[in-house]
Amino acid sequence: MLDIKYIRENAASLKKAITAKQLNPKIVDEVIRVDGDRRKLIGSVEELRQQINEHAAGLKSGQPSAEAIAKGRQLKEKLKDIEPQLAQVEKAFLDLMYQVPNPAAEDVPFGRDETGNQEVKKWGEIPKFDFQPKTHDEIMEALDLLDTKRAVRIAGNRAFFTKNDLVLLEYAVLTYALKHMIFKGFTPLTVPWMVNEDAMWGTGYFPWGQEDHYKTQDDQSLIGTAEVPLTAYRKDEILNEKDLPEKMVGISPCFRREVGTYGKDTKGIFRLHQFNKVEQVVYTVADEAVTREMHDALLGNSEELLQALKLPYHVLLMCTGDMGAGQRRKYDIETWFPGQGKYRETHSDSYF
RNA sequence: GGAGGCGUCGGAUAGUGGUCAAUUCCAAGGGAUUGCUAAUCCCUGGCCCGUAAGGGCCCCGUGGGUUCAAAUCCCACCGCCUCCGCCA
Repeated sequence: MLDIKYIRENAASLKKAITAKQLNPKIVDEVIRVDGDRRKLIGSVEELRQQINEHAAGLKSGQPSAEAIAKGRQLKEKLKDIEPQLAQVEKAFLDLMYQVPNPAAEDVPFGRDETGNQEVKKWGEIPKFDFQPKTHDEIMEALDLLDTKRAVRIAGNRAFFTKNDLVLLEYAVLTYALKHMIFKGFTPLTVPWMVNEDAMWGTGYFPWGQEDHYKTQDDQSLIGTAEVPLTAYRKDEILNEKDLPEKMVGISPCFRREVGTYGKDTKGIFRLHQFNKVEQVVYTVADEAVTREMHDALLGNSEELLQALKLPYHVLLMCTGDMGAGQRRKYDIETWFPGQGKYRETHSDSYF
């Protein structure tokens, strides 16, 4: 969340940045207007409280007169009148504050949608076949490594069983990635797969991503990524600069409702309600140059894995219109899918 | 599920209605000072008004309540601990 002072002082440039992200810049004026109301009300409430405090302080010694008590009571009544107004305005203010996007970094290319993304790197040779290669899911089903038909019967769309060697292969790849990151000095963590709602807000997944998450009867959310518990890990703590950067690697299942993607990528165990993922998260100083260096380092870590596995990929720098509201800058890595004859997203790397 | 206890400034602690933003010790960061291996002293929560000086409000797990006045009394919730039961 941006500081309201920053918003007030940079309203014009912020609106421009929000427009570039293809979001509605009106939010800036709204938040500034409600902030004005809010501060006015804070003024009246604090003035009344001062009167109440001073009145009470004057009665410290001895038995106060009935008159003095009546006056104190009367002041309290007045306060009860305006305090709820302030509470209401504060709530409206906070709701709006959560909706103010972070501006993209200056070198992020402008674009309306995914067509504006820039390929910044290409690695590996795309394999050539003198036949039409099967898709990976066709191969897996044929070799009895994957069963989606029964999974769907049991668990609905986008469900799957892995079987036999594919079970071991998945764990091998996950372990490989995890060990790679531990080697690089990242602290490995397993994480809670359900988190309290405020972790979703605090990490910027809510309000925007509310539709995309599953909720429990106890108002917790199933995580869509280990990024949430890892980013919230130091919630309510004050960090020492000398302890930074703090590098963490998490491993967890990820749960995603995939609303609004009906019929999209239904084949090829690609867009799933549930999958396992290794996630890098780093806390570093609030310094753009330091953060960007780390951002590139994280990209490099992902690339090393793909290169070690000899998988051809390319790196996209996402344009303003195709990145999240909270993100400053974002890379996607897309890996070559021979059966589909195109690159598909397999990794994502951003800073906030 | 039942019974009980606890929650105070980064950590540990004192504080049972006004003298409390709050005691003491430790840690960390900043500053001052000193030639004897480090020591001593000072400062360090958030917000609102104000160019500033300064003024004010809030902050004792969270939210309500009682009272002229709440860290202190009452209620609810959250968290932690102990015992019993249940489950495995």
